[in-house]
Amino acid sequence: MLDKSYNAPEREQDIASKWQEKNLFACHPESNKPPFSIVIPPPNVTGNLHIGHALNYTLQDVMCRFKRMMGFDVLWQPGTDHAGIATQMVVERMLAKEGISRHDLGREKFLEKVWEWKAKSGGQIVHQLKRLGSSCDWSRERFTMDEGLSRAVRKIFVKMYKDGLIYKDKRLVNWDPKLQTAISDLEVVQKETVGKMWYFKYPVENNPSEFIMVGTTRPETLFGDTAVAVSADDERYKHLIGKNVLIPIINKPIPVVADEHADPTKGTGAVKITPAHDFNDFEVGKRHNLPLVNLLDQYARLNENVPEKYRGMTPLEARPLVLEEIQNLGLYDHEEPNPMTIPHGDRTDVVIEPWLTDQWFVNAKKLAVAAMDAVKSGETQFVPKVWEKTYFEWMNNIQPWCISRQLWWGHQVPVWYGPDKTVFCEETEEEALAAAEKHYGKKVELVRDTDVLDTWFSSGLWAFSTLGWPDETEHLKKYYPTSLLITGFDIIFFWVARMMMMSMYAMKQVPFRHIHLHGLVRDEKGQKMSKSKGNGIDPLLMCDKYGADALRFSLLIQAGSGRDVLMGESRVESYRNFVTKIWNAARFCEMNQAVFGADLKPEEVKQPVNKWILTKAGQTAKEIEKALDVYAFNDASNTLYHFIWGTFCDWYLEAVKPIFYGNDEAAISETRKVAGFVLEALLKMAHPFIPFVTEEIWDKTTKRSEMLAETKWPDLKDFEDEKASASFEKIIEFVTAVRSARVEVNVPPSAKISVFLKDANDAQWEAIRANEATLFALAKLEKIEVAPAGEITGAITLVVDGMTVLIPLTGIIDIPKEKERLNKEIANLSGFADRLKGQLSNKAFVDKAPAAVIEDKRNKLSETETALTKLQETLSKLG
RNA sequence: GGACGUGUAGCUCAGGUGGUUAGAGCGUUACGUUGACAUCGUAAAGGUCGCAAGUUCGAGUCUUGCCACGUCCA
Repeated sequence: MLDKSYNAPEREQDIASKWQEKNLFACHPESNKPPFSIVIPPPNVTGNLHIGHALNYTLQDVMCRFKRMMGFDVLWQPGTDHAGIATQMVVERMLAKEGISRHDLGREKFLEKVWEWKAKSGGQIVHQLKRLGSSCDWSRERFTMDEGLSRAVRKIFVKMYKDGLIYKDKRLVNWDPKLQTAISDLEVVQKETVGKMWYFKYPVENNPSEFIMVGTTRPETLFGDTAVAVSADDERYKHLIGKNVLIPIINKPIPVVADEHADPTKGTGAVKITPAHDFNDFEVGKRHNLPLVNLLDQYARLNENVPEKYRGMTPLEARPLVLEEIQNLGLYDHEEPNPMTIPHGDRTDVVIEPWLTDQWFVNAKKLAVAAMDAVKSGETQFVPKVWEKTYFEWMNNIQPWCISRQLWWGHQVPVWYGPDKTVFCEETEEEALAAAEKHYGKKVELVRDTDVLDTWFSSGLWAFSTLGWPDETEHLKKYYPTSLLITGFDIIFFWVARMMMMSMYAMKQVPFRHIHLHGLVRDEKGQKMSKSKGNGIDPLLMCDKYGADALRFSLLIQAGSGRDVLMGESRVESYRNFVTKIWNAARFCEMNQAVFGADLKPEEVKQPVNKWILTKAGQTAKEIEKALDVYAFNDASNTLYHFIWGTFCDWYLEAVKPIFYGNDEAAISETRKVAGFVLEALLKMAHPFIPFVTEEIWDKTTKRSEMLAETKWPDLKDFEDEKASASFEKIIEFVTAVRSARVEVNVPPSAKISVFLKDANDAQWEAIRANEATLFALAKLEKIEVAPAGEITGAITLVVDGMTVLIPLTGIIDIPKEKERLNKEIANLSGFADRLKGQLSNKAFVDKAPAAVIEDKRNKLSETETALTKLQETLSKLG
């Protein structure tokens, strides 16, 4: 027997462990079921479950549970990623508390500490995922630093290097001076601020009376200038092109060059060129073969290439002093406020410096070709499709991908250098030594490159490295390419695009067939959640308070077509009520001895209400299937919600009460069977969305060998009876009309009333008699009879399905009020009728509109006119 | 500056291929409930579908322009 109430947070842990014990979510590569596979977007090993994860994993869980019920062999591949920078920062912070830096320990000892940390406190998120009910194949959990996945990284790196797709280059990179590592373009956040533009003069060499005025936002970089650029057809400067100007303070001569980068309409039309400290200037420098003067050290402090007094200062410290010196030289002109963007590290939030170093790059432009083709040909489809544009846009403008990081935690670049710096790129040290021996003709000592790879490099291989690649495993054969990837659009460049490139390169195949991108979770007001605003919602707290089912459903019902999801505690609370509603519905069924696990036959079903609910249930199942086919989680959830609350609880259970409380034994026994049968179908349909409460009810209602999670999705097509269903819909219409009228004329809710029908046909009478008990109970009636001949005084009149329904309320009815009600109704209907008449008398409409539309309008008109006549007749009798 | 998206009830959102008097949830209001459920029921009120033109017999739906907001990229 089900308890009086359901305590979700308390029960959910138990249910989850039962699934675990039965190992229900393991994949079965040996089975002949068709595969359905999803790899989880691996969360950071340092991470904690936030509401965005909760959305992402819930969507995946719905698909996995649904597909399992649809008869697929499902693999939901879980795991975490090693998050190079984040993890290193966590461990460094921990060590800092003991006053130790990683340099005190050295690389090897430091890495031991990281692994220790990982064993002790890493991967919390995996436990939190289970709390949500995620049905991953936990036995296959992977970590990007696992030996197998690391081998995949080395193999790809070597292959790409040998194919010329990975190369080392001295270029400007985004340098994070706090972490002292390069980062990729995508890890840089541009922040808008209003800075200043300073204008000062560069005197022309050998002609101190003439000068060029330039504007700059970074005056302190003038020590690194190697040219001043002007537009080729700028009359102001044309004669100076090819001549030299002198850098203020250091009086170093630099050439004036003509370059399109100088825009004659902006500022003075002349710009200083500092190729080692600005990405645009770097390009200008390349075009004119300018020298590169690096002014910064790895801490982003000014180095030996600036005058002594400035050395060791940060650019911001040096700036006012440089300006002052320029002013003293009489070369300073003026300043202007200047809106600009300043690059910051997404992890560290410090200002990022363009800095000239040796780094490893991937030639992304080449890889992008196949990655784009795969989407163009439809081998991989974005859902919703709009994201394709974003994907193509980025792919078309893709830059070399800087993959090296000056960190210790991560996959160390598989490159060794010989004594003369010859590069040996091999998967293992042994192979590198062998290659070196062959190269030099003798054994030599090699030094390994100290850099590690961008975490996204290994994440890019995730779709196949987790399946065992480079080995040809049975999992790889069965589950690759994966069926679906579900992720947020915010990592489309970081991850999705790179997985596409890596897979097309390594596997010559797409990593996934469909990619569904969902929105962001925001707060109730639609604002982005952030720590500083304090408007975040902790999913685990919600689970503890309202249950994971409630949290899941409140996310799902909003998860439509890439739309953002708004979250507030009150939403979770209201879907907790939904969960409770289901619980109570099940209790009601149980109390009325609903039969569970019965083998119901369509021919056993005689009662109209039972035929109706079975038809509805079947339609609901199909609608949910259709919605999930296109990842319309909101539509699927909405359909389910309305079926359960609106259809099953509000109408069906109320309609069968009089049957249960009556004495028609055949009807009672049939209804017990149907109620149990439909409840079970309902539990199955709801299970992918709210797995806990459904499993609990399933478990408590009967002892069965099968858990709900392993049952089949309901197929009710044999029970569908459109005609019987439509007939019962009329009964619902009847009830609604009477209820509405009762409230309008203030009949007390408990008062039972009689109803007389005029001009009901045989079929209508038959339906009414067959559902009399239901009508009596739901509309609070005591009898329904043929209207007696002659007048009925003091009755209100309704028109339902073409029948005139008279409710005599002598003494109760307020005549003026009833007249008002009738007039309102008549005004409504005649307005509608006029509209229809207008359309039908319009020749253009009748000539051009499709016949079906015209026919439909004619029918509507005739129905409306019938109702009008009846109401008017009543009105006139009221005097 | 470029690209994409959004604008429908107080709030959050549905409204394939144009065809009834535009829907739901929450909220609001009124009434109700000792036999599944106050974690409830019944009913009601509430919208000139951002603005303006156009196409069409017919526009929330298609086209163009404008306005407002959002996101990404520079």
